[in-house]
Amino acid sequence: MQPATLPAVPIERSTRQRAAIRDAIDAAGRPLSPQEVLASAQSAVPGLSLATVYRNLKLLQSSEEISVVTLPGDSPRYESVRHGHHHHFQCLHCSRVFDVHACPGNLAKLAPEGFTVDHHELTLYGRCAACAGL
Amino acid sequence: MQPATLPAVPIERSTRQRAAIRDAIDAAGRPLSPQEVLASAQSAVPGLSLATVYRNLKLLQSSEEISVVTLPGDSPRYESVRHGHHHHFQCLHCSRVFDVHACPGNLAKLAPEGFTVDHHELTLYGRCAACAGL
DNA sequence: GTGCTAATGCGAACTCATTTGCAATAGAAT
DNA sequence: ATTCTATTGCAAATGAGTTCGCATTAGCAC
Repeated sequence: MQPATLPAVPIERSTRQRAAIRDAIDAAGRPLSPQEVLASAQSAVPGLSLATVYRNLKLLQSSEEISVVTLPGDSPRYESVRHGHHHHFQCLHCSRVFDVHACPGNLAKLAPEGFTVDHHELTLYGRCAACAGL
Repeated sequence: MQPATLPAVPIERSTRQRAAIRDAIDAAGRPLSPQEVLASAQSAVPGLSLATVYRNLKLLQSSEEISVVTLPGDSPRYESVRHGHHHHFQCLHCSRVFDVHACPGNLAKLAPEGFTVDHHELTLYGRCAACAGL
């Protein structure tokens, strides 16, 4: 489901905005929505606009620095590519998404006869540590 | 993630349209998008409109006959509630979604410390039997 | 059959995330 | 410093999915 057509275009210039967006995502440790990226990066670049966030999210994908995470029923989030294969946990209370660096593995056998499994996505739902008592 | 606010309103009348929509979903054996429901139910009720499909999808959810399935990056699909706990497989070629009546189970232990797991969603991606050779 | 009103079909309207046009700004090579 | 143009901010535009207004149709109780 990864777009195979993005032609790894090199980024031309380095700007304060782009640095702030990249830093926000690198520092997060969890996938951020465009809005979350905006909010986070605006502490470094107050005038930052959402359009610029979107433009850079696209560029950073092209240069393979970040990847898209789509959870069921939610709009895309973005995270640093260097996280490798992992899954996600969404808090039912605060809606934030966290990385889960564990995997049940060996899921190919769950598919029906004649089906071949290429990859999988797993999302856990519950309470994050911060929202456990709320 | 189920909307807790839908007030299980009873359905007042039975109409050809509603029957066709219900039948389409019951017969499918896999989650259908509103468009797929429309297409399928239109063979029974040619004049059926998409607005009516949406209205009935909402009603049938309220009366707990169908449930929503949201796969990552896709708009909602609908299936009969009587399927019980299961997961889904989406074909990378035809994009159709199939039920997977198997579950790795015991996923609570995958979550980080201090997190509690309420439920989970698993989606497998690959080739369905029909698209295996294409 | 009559009456009441839920349900329908149609098209317009809405929502929300994302994209784009454009003039102004600012990297970076000279 | 100058020049070239990638990048930005803003606001308007887009697009897909879904909802709504309203006149008409059709269940169903009587």
